[in-house]
Amino acid sequence: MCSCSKKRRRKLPGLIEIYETLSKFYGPTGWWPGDSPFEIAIGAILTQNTAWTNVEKAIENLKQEKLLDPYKIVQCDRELLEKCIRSSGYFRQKAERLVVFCNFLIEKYDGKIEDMMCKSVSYLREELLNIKGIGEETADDILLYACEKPIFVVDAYTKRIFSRHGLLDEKMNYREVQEYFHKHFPKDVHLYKEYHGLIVWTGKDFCRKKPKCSECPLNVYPIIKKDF
DNA sequence: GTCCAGGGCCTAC
DNA sequence: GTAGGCCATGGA
Repeated sequence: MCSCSKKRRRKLPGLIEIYETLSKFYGPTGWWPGDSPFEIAIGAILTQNTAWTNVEKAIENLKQEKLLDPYKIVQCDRELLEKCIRSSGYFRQKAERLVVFCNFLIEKYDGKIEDMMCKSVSYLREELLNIKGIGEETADDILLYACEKPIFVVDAYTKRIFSRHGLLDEKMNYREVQEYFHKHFPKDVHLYKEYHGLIVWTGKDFCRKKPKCSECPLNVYPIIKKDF
């Protein structure tokens, strides 16, 4: 037996312990930023594969043009919509996705996200996933942050951070990761919102090019992208 | 100039 | 079912 195997293995932190560590480090995140459920849903589509700072500008432009309304978005000139959201990247695709989502909202819920809230989470998830341009993460962003449904949002940072800390297998798919959180963490809308916010903040600070690893609250390992 | 960011769709195999 | 290409801007 080699000598290293005699060493006592360090106990891995669980989901609750990691949440508490991050929460203590950052305090309340208040995630997701947005003045209304509709703005949150629009942000969820615009932030697909894009840095949030680029999305903020796009949302501000939509506000300036008074387009933050489903009826206005489907009626407005497509070029104006694309111009507003240009900073968020993939602006042609995203303009189409915004229009498709708004049409869904108008046809099914009279343009009001608040009217979605009375439906079950499984029903809503199925509906959202049937909309072209809305995948699992975007659907769950909308369900958790706009519809206040207790469903955990899994993103690239979640997989990266938790697999690096030995809690998840990198090969796990979206639903498997989500089930893990549902099973091992209290099912609570506020806690789910905060946990995802904490993961986003941790990801931004410690998963990018110049991570401040020595300051990372999850100091079990530095979370450096190139390690993956 | 190069890399990367909180995805999702489509096609080929 | 899954790997790879594509969509695009802006900051580091």
